[in-house]
Amino acid sequence: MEAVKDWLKGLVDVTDEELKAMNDIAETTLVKPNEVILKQGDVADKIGLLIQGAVRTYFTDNDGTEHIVGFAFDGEPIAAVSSFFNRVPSPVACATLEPTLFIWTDYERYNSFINRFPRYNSVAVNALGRALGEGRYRMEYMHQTSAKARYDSMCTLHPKIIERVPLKYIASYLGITQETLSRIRAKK
Amino acid sequence: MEAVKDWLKGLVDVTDEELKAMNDIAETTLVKPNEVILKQGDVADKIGLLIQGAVRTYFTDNDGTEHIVGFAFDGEPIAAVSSFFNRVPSPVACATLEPTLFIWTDYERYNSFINRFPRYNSVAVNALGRALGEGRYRMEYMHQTSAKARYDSMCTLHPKIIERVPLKYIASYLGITQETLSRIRAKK
DNA sequence: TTCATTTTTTGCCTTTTGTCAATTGGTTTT
DNA sequence: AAAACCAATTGACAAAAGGCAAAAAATGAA
Repeated sequence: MEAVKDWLKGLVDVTDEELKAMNDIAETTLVKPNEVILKQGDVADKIGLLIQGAVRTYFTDNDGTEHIVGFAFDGEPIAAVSSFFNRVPSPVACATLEPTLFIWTDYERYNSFINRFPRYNSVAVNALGRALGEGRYRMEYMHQTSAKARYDSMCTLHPKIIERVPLKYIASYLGITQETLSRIRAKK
Repeated sequence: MEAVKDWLKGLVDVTDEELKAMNDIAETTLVKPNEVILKQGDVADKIGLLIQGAVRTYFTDNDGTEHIVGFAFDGEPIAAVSSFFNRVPSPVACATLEPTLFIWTDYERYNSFINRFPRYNSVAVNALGRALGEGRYRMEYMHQTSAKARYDSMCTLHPKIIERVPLKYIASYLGITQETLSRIRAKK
């Protein structure tokens, strides 16, 4: 629950009553590495916070190739937001990279909470806004034409990725091959 | 106002009272082509709907190069959402491509409306979710490795772009040079 | 219409990245 | 310790995309 309080800090002042209500709807789960926690095409029914660990988000194209869309680490919110809030099939899948601890709730309980404390809607708006902002940054370095420039941007913007994610996923995330990434690294 | 009602269709049933309130806070403006309507680094104070016309969203990097992030056309919502909702400087700028008619309101009036009709918060959540979903699609074809594949995806997913946007902007949007795009086109 | 300006196309050559195959390095299992 | 496995690197060559300059086409203004 501490993780949740931390995450809400600055967004909203949480009352004791609200905290208790959150406690009532929340569950924690420890997931093994390399487990799929959301399948592509399913409607996401859970929303939560990654307390500790790492997750990759990806989709599989017509050729069966996986494309990494992003990563999430300790303390970050985790949800296929567009799927969860709009009840549509998720275009992406999520899987753990490490043993990962989540605190989460499901759509029904989330809504019961929101109905009881409607002001938390603005928290959702805020979180979504932030997620969108991050998407922009992603875009920003996908647009840096050379693979090297993209790699460098990633290193400065998201240093955690290099430390904790296997190279093959990073390469996919940057839209280049493993070999190219390896060669970029070699020149350092 | 018709455009607004259309856009809200399916998201929420608008009562007469709500419609009147929207009318009270909304303004329409016709903007000339190639006018900047939001500067990069400014906090977006307006949110609205593009009734007719076309807009490009872009950012300028350290080298002074402009990178197109997206386009918006008739009937689409227009806002630097993360900036508007979270009151932070916008990482992107917006400019018209054609003479463009907007219906819009500002942050203050938007909030007065939300306070009066809190259930519209969920409309915002929905719209943000949708925007995020669209970002995913963008991602999806940015990940298609070859420039040709990216161009083809764009043609199917957003045919409007080819019809109405000058080639140089499309090239930037796809992350390739104008020449490469021209050559891709030639092979048809 | 004609001239001027902007946008798009084309040619030539260079650089970057991809592909495929082989190798190295490290980890785990037996 | 050896075998098996996975991740990361390296080499050689092919393909894709970029850069620059010039030509052609389209657009707009006088």
